[in-house]
Amino acid sequence: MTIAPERQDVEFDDLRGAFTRLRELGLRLSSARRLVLEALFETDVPASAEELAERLSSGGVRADLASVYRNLETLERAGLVCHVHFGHSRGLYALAGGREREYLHCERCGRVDAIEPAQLDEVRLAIRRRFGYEARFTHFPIVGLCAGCLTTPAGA
Amino acid sequence: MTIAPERQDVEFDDLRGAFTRLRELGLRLSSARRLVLEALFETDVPASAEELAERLSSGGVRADLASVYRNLETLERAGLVCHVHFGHSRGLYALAGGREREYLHCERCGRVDAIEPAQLDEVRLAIRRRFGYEARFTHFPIVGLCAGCLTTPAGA
DNA sequence: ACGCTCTTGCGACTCGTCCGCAGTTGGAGC
DNA sequence: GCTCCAACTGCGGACGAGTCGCAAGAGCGT
Repeated sequence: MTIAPERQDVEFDDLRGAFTRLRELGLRLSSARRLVLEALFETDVPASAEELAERLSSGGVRADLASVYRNLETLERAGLVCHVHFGHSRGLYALAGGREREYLHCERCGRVDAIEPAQLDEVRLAIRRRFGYEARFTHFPIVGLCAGCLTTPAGA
Repeated sequence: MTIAPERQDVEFDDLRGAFTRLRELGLRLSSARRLVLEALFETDVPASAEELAERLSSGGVRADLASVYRNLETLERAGLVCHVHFGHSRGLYALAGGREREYLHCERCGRVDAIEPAQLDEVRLAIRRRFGYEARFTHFPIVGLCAGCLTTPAGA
């Protein structure tokens, strides 16, 4: 299976830039869409579709979960949003573009570290040289044991 | 969310070793269980629970999908089996122990490379030094673009 | 061969996500 | 500022992967 094959890389730094990008693609700025984007600009922590739907509802806009999913998919195709999977849990959504991060995930304690992509270039290079792959850890994080868990006895 | 926190590392090189391991844990060697293990020993390619169930059924053993899942979970806890996720598709199961592999996955063309863990030690070390994580790419592979896709124009 | 306990089949269920449809709305063009 | 149509929405229902509860079945130690 291939993933998000038509995702586009886009630069944008604020809400207005994102709106402009939508216009360029002939997409509309519905209030639900705008609120999803605003919600994502307001947080640093990736959010689930359900959380976003709730945030809209509590903001007075009726927000159907299916529509939120549709909007997130549209925004992702437009290169404004991306999603990440931590373990077996549901997908979480965050801004793309300059706000994009890559992730490390501890599969023992659940800790997540969000990394600026440049910080991972050394790792990326090592993978590239040896295997020819250009790795990205935005969609699926690097999984393993964090420093804390490595020094904690296994049974704890 | 944490994943498989109680998985155990075990060495075994053949069916008999696996059976012994089961006994040690007070688990029974039902025919379904044996056939799942045999099926996994026969292939190098990770298989889905459904494929395994079909393989059992076509071998004359009635195999309920729920039981196959239960067996795979049991075998995984016993350290004999592990599963891996490629993109958004269902989990695929393979042998653990000495047969365990780590994976690279191209999210454009779907290519999968199975790697002997030692081959990834350089990458693992780079991650360890910089971020303190001991990474494992058995459960979630390294995701990116393979060499072929890197040299192919994006629209293709 | 007995019997305890692990295991199985079955059916129903959860959870995350997506689809089809009919009604609504954004915004380009006048 | 009105019109109009495509883009969007809510709703209900579907979907696939995986899990659970229960009653019946089958390993295996004795």
